[in-house]
Amino acid sequence: MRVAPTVVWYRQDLRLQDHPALTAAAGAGPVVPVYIWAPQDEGDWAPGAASRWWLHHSLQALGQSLAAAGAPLVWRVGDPLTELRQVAAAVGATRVVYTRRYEPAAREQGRRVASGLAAAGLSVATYPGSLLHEPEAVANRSGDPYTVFTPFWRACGNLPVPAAPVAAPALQAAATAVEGCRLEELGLLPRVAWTDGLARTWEPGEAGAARRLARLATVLQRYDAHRDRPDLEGTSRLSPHLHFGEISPRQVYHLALAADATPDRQRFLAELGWREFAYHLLYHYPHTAAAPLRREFEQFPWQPDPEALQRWQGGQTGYPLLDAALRQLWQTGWMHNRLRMLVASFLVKDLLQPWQVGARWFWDTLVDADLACNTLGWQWAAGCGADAAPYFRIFNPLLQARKFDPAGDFVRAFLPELAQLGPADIQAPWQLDAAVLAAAGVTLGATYPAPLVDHAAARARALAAFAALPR
DNA sequence: TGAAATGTTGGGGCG
DNA sequence: ACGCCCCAACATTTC
Repeated sequence: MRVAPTVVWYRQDLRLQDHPALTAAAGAGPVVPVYIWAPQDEGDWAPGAASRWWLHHSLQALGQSLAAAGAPLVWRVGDPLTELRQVAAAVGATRVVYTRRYEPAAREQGRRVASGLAAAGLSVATYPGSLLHEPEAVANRSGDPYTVFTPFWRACGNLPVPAAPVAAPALQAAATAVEGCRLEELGLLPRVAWTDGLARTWEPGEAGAARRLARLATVLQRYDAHRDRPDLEGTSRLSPHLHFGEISPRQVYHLALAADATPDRQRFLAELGWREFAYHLLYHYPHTAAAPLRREFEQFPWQPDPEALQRWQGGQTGYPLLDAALRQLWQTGWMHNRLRMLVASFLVKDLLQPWQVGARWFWDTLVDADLACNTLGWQWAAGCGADAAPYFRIFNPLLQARKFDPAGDFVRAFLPELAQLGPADIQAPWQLDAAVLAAAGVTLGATYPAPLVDHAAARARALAAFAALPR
């Protein structure tokens, strides 16, 4: 007797290796992998333009891998419950499996789909795979979620070590093929071709993720020294691959564990910990994607200023390191994490713009846009989140620039209009003599802007605004 | 995963 | 030789 196939509903787990749901399905018989484009289910957080570009190429890669493995991927657009029921009926499947997601809208989607499938007489099983630890698995002594990173990560260390990753399973196709659509019909690619910079920088898909992962041992050797240096390739750059599930955190974790037990390794593992912490927080405090965790910040006297926001978005603040960072984001869909902290601090504190508008800009422009990580990052920068930077921690863009881009190489790479300035000059063109500027072909206010705000004055203004908050 | 203001210390120039 | 001052370097506190 022929075994009925299992439908594998792909979501943010676009891989074959270390995929518990796929492995379980393949162990039981034929599999029918399905991806359904359903932005209407993402609440206010449908994937932004850069994420959609990535998703298109990642789905293309996944489709090729699954086809080569013998179980072609079916792409569809619509309501996941409707599509899954239809696919299951068409292939004679009685079972649907998928990897859990943890964002509020995704959990709601999962609940709705699972109960709808069950009501239709299908069996449903969900699997982990996108986190090292399930958000419910970590709680403090009184059973509450953690709101401070260090004890959270220590508690994770007391849990069983995440299991070693498993290889891609052998796949068997269903006897009956089922209709899908063409990838292009998902409409993920922009109409205007602006994605060249993304394509030059990234290789979406599981193979590209594996190539990045292969660099990890090298990165770890100098992680402590280079991780904060945007002018060096000091970080793993795995974030978009992790976001789309092209690799699992278990794979990264176990590969890092295979390296020497150094402070560098511990520091890198803690970065995985911050990702876990972000999911833990969004899971337990689902309102925080839109509203501050610390409610007193709802009264904060932001001063919305569309023009200032636009200059920040366009990388025209007049602070070279910030502008280089914002243009790196626009051109490559990614920004170094230290620079994310700096531009966020500047937008929220120097410019007094609400953190939500910065979070939204990142959401649209980052290829690694991840609701949990983005929310944590912005609330941290604004001082209104869990374990956040205290309100008085205001980065000085010039000091940070001298410290972390000492030769100005990063600025030079993204601000061609300042490229002729030397290491001592390039971070602060507003301080230079006219002759030095002229020699480098720079005209402040014309070829490059004067500072949008004076940092010292802006800092004082921010401190005053925060001090006036009722606490 | 800050920066600035303020305080302390100690070497060295100088009368 | 000694006290005085300056100030860099470092530490502490304050925002």
